Amino acid sequence: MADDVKRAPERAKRLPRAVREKQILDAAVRVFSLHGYHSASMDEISEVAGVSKPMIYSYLGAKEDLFLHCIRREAGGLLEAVQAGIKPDLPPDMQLWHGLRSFYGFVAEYRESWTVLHRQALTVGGPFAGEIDTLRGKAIELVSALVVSAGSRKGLAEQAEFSGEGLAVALVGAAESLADWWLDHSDVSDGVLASWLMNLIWLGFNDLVEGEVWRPTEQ
Amino acid sequence: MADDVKRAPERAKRLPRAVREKQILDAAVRVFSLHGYHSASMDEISEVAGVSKPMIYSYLGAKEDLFLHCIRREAGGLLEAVQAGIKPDLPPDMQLWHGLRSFYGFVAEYRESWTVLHRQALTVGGPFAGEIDTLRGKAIELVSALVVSAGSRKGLAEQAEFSGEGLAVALVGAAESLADWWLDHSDVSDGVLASWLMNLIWLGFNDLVEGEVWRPTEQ
DNA sequence: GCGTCAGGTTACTCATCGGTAGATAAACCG
DNA sequence: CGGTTTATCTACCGATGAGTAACCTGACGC
Repeated sequence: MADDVKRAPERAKRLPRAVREKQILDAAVRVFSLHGYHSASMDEISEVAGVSKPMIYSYLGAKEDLFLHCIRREAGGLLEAVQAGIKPDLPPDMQLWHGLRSFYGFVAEYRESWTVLHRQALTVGGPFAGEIDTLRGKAIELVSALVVSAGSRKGLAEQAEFSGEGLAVALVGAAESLADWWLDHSDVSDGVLASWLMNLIWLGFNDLVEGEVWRPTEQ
Repeated sequence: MADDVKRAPERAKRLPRAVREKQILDAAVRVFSLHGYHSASMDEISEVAGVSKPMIYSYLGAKEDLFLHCIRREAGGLLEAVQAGIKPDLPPDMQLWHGLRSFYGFVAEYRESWTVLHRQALTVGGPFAGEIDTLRGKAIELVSALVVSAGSRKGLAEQAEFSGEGLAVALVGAAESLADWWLDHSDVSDGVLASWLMNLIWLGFNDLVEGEVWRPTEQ
């Protein structure tokens, strides 16, 4: 080709380390969310990041380290978003409601982050499982505290039919699955999604089929 | 060593194809559940199966095919177990109750099957995702039918606060998460697990904290 | 007895991909 | 301006593991 002559060597402009690290992490999250941990190649990540491979190793370490960095960053973002949405002075149901809305807001805004956290990090055992367990543990803790406080205020103790942790696990799982389902049914709004869950969790089937409805109060 | 003399060459005894296939599938499920799809090596599977590698390729095809065979077999088993437990003449809550018990019964008995189906097959995209979607789709359909029939019998239409499919997704997700959590908290019995979920789903938080309890009727 | 076919194995090929050594060039400082 | 630091690249190595070719062997029919 004629215009190959004197083609610039395409060497990337020199940028401060912090900027490159962000670029690399962004690219990594995207590629990991697309192909999963194992199928994602360092070469592809470097290409997407617009940087050569050794830079990644120099800045963020080996593949495992890189993935860990991704998980930590995204988990931090998610947790922050949810906690920012919760208003501790409101009654339990409204707290849950706001938490759920923040959660689905995050998922909507950062699909790739959510995919990495939920679909990818679970499978690969080892160091990652621990990190994800920590995140989910914090979510469960949050919900559990809510449930237990609501329950014990009424004098309800743990028994065979009721376990704060068990219910929290179930609730978090339901929220996660619905988020996952949402990825393929994006025509539903985040508010509607949260509303379904609140109605299921708060009222239960037997009330729902009687036509009862839970709706957020103006707070 | 002295007793190495005249050591038999350890050639496997000749067995009919069907038997070997089962051995291989069993080994594959175990290894996949242990390390995940990518980290599982065909060599390890062949070793666990007590058979050499080419046999696997000859009987069950390449790695992908092998994994697909595993998923299909285990999914079939799970679905069969759950459907066998459901008694269509009972009221909706009791149907759900029996379905849940069967489900947790299966998970307890075939931990490895469950791990492969839930943790491994999800991550790896491609042909497997479809297979798993089908399974989960059937579960959701089952639950959805239950919910919708219960709802429409009362004249409850789909609306912003209520979606049969949405609730089914949430319920199935809650059940899955609880199953997963159970793997690390095996001191709880399957009945208790199912009971937690029934109480959450059927009564909802607001009734639970008032001290209400759902219990199976004698059927 | 003796072909022949299904069951079974050893030992290899070859692509992919994580990771690195060593060269190069831009900025910064005296 | 040199000299040094830091950002960046090209080009390679080595391990791992999927998949296969070619060979062995016991059982059964005729």
